[in-house]
Amino acid sequence: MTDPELRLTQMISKLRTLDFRITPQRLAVLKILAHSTGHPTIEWIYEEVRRDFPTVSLATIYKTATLLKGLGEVVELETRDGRHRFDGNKPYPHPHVICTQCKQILDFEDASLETLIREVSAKTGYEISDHQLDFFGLCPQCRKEIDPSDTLEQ
Amino acid sequence: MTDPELRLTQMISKLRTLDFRITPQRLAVLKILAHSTGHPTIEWIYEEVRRDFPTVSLATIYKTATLLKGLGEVVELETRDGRHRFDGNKPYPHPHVICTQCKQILDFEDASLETLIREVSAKTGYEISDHQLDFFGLCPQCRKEIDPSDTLEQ
DNA sequence: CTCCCTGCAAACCTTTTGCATGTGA
DNA sequence: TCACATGCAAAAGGTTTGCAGGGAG
Repeated sequence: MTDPELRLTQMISKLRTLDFRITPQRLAVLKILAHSTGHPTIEWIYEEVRRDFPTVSLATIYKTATLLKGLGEVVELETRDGRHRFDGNKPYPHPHVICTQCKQILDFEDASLETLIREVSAKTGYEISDHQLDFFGLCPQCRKEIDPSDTLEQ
Repeated sequence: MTDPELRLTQMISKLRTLDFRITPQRLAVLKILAHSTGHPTIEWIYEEVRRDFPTVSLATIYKTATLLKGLGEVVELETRDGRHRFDGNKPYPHPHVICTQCKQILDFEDASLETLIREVSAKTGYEISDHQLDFFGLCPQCRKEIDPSDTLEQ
């Protein structure tokens, strides 16, 4: 996990540099995205921001998230649950392990991906700029709940 | 590419075995999915089927695709273009290389993924049942169009 | 002859857009 | 001050659902 305060500072600097305004609503969204490792949805961010700004609109959350995504300060993931999720703490592509039951999302480190990207590029002639690697399955918790005899071996 | 006729036979058998009816509309969808390597969208399948069955509805295409997906005879991919795409010719997860410009989708073979899945499983305790690996970038064609001086090197 | 499937339309849900009002720098 | 951001509401766009009528087995 990147230091959330550092990420927040980086995001604010980026906005300032490009002459975007730091409004209270934006700041609230930035804070949430910089701190969260849980890959929040728009709806979740909205609910959080509403605690401090009861009149904030979903549109503002969408616009802010889209802005940050465009600036590369946030990455968007597609998790097959019909809604977009964001990661502002590690704003670069990285593998996820997603529980199909409880929707928990884990980050996963893997060094071999860089090699693979070069291989893809060489074989296809594509200029690869982004990627997405997600694993789907049951987390240990949900495995137990579905089949109590599951020993979690293998 | 798997033999399309073989895939079609396999799909039909699966439906028959489970007592699902083989209607003309379903057969048309099956044929398209068994033959296509282009990862068609629902809309595209719909247009194709409409050639032979002008009154077919989008709902039927959706229902058939959902059915086949549930039976594991088709895989659904998420390609960030806001619509679902299907692969009935290779109905198991495999990497894709996707052009962000023209939306062309290439299949990509990679043997190292099995190893990685076992590693993920061992490290996280998850029981991995599915995965998704997609690379995004510009295809050689679109690179040229955007920057004619692009030599396509590396 | 029976259910299952189809087709139509309406409902759904998330995301996007237009525009008048408000506000950070 | 004033260009840009907000918030509301409406629109958009893909997908799902309910149901009456039709057709596969």
